[in-house]
Order: sequence, then C-alpha cells, then structure tokens
Amino acid sequence: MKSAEATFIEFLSRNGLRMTGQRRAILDAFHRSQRHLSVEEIYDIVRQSGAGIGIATVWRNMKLILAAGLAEEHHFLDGRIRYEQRAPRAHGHMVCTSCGRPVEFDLGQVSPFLRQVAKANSFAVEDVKISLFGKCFLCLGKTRGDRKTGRHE
Amino acid sequence: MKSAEATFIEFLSRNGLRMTGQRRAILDAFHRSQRHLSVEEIYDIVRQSGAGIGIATVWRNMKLILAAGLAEEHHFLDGRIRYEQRAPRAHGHMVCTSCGRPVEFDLGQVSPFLRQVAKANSFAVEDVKISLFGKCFLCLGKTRGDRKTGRHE
DNA sequence: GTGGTTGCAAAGACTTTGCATTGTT
DNA sequence: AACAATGCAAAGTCTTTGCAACCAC
Repeated sequence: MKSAEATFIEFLSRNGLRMTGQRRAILDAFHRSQRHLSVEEIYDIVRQSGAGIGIATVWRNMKLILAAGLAEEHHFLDGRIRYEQRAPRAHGHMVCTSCGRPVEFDLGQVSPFLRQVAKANSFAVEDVKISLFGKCFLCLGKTRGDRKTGRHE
Repeated sequence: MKSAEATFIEFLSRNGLRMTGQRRAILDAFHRSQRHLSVEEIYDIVRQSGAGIGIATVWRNMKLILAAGLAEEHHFLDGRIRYEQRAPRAHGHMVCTSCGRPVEFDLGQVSPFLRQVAKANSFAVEDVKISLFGKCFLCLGKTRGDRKTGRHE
C-alpha cells in the first residue's frame, strides 16, 4: 500500500500545490494517531513535537488531507469537527452520550443494503456516516468518565 | 396518539416549567413543517405568522422540544443544527453534497442488525443517525466534472 | 523569481448566556 | 407574590479569511 505521505504529495502536485514541513508534520501527527482528533488536538500534538505552527495552518491542511481522501470528517457530540484516518473498510460509530467516547463497529451487511437503497433512488454515494448514540458499558452503571477527553479513569 | 402540544405540556409541568405563547408558536411552526429546519428558519416562520419573538427564545425552546423527545437534531452539511420532527420510524438520510437536499429512506433490515451490534457491545442505544452523502439524481445531470478522475474542466 | 504557504490577528457564523422586564401559576 | 420565560445584546466557540513575510519549486 502506498504511504499516506506519498499519496498526499501526489494529490498536491496533481493540483499544483507544494509539500512543506508543516504539511508533513500535520499529516504525520494525524496519521500516527488512532483516535478521532479535533483540529486543536492535532495542533497541540504538532506543537509538542517541537515544530512551530499556527492553528490556521492545521485547519487549512486538514481540509486538504480530507480532499486528498486521507481523512474522514465527523460531527459527533461536542459541536466540533473531528478527523479520523480514512478507514480501509466502512464502519460505524457508537458514541457515548456520557463520556463522548466513540467506538467503531463493522458495517457488515449494512453496506450492501445501503448500496441498494442508493441505487433505487439514483443517488451516487460518496460517503456513509452511521452513528449510534447512547451509553457505553462503562458509563451505564457508574457515571464516570470525562466528556471532553472521552477517557475513563 | 397524544398531540405534540399535550406531550410538551406534560413534559414542561413534569419539570416545573410553564407553557407560554412563544412555546406554543414555536412548537406549532415546527410541528406543521415536514422539513429539516434550522433555528433561524423556525424563527422566520414564527415571525411571519405575526408573533413577536427573539431568536434566543427559539434556541432555548428547541433544546426543550428536543429534550421532550419531540424533535431530532441533525448535523448535515452547512455546519448548522437542523431539527426534524421525531419520526415514528427510524430512517436514514441521503444528503446531496451539491444542493444540500436531504431525502429520507426507511432503514428496513438495518435496525435489527444495529440492535445486535449494540447488544454485542453492551451499548444502550438512545438514537441512530444514518446519512449517505453524495449526489442526488437531479444534481447528477447538472454535474460538469468527470466523476471517474475527479477532475473538473 | 514566481507563486504557493504560513502565522497572526481580525472577521464570520453559529450558539449560549446575563440581566432587566414581562408573564404564568 | 414567587419564580419561570422572554428579548436584547453581549459574550463564547469554532472556523474561515486577509495580508505581509516566507519558502518550495
């Protein structure tokens, strides 16, 4: 499989754009993570790794990384955009309304069904977003967990 | 079936809150519509029907109507919250990335599958959001770019 | 050197909140 | 009368944009 950086560079040059140190740092921080990151979190990671950068640059480049097909954009619960590495297989999310933690699950037989629905409506699907909102098993009994970080003690 | 207003009043009094003219007007405007409305659109409808009202009041009360279980909150494409009457049956949306129009479809066999997934993860589902993003058939005809290469003119 | 890129700050868009006034019970 | 609700404007958040300095090609 082609590396994310190679794919990104290809996308950039195809569109007359250039690779830069900041772009590499952002893509790297994003691509290393397995989580659903907000722009601010990506910004923090890049900063902590020493590189000087502005948050506007992270915004502009996450839009590019999205356009390059390397990321997915999600609107979960906290009213801000979160990015996730584009998954090889389509998947859904179970988002806890207490702690905010998103857990992924495989779409299984849902995908063919949706394809069929789209076909029946002459709708050309570009993206699928499936989310279940509710309480994760950690939050079901104890009301613990931090809604901001989505982490449980 | 109980009227929306009766349900709302019940919810209000159960929580020590009061019914008002504005609440009635907002609920009425919202409940009459079959569309996915933004707060500003609801505000406009109420205004045009003669009632004086502030947009903050619409915001506060849509949150209440949501809490009362009479509305669903959606984040589609334009970055603002849209409300829809809580549907008797769960359904998904096909949202056109060109014209923004959301078309509903029945979830069919998806619901039982999702229930099963949730159960397997000990996740207590409160809400399901399924959206397909892409091009509706009306916009497909107008599209100018080459969909195979993703390149425009 | 040309023209894209960055960082900062300012602007924008959407949503929430404080407070004095008004309305419901 | 007590206290919730409203309207307005101000404040908050998240996101986008303008622009001069900077850097990749």
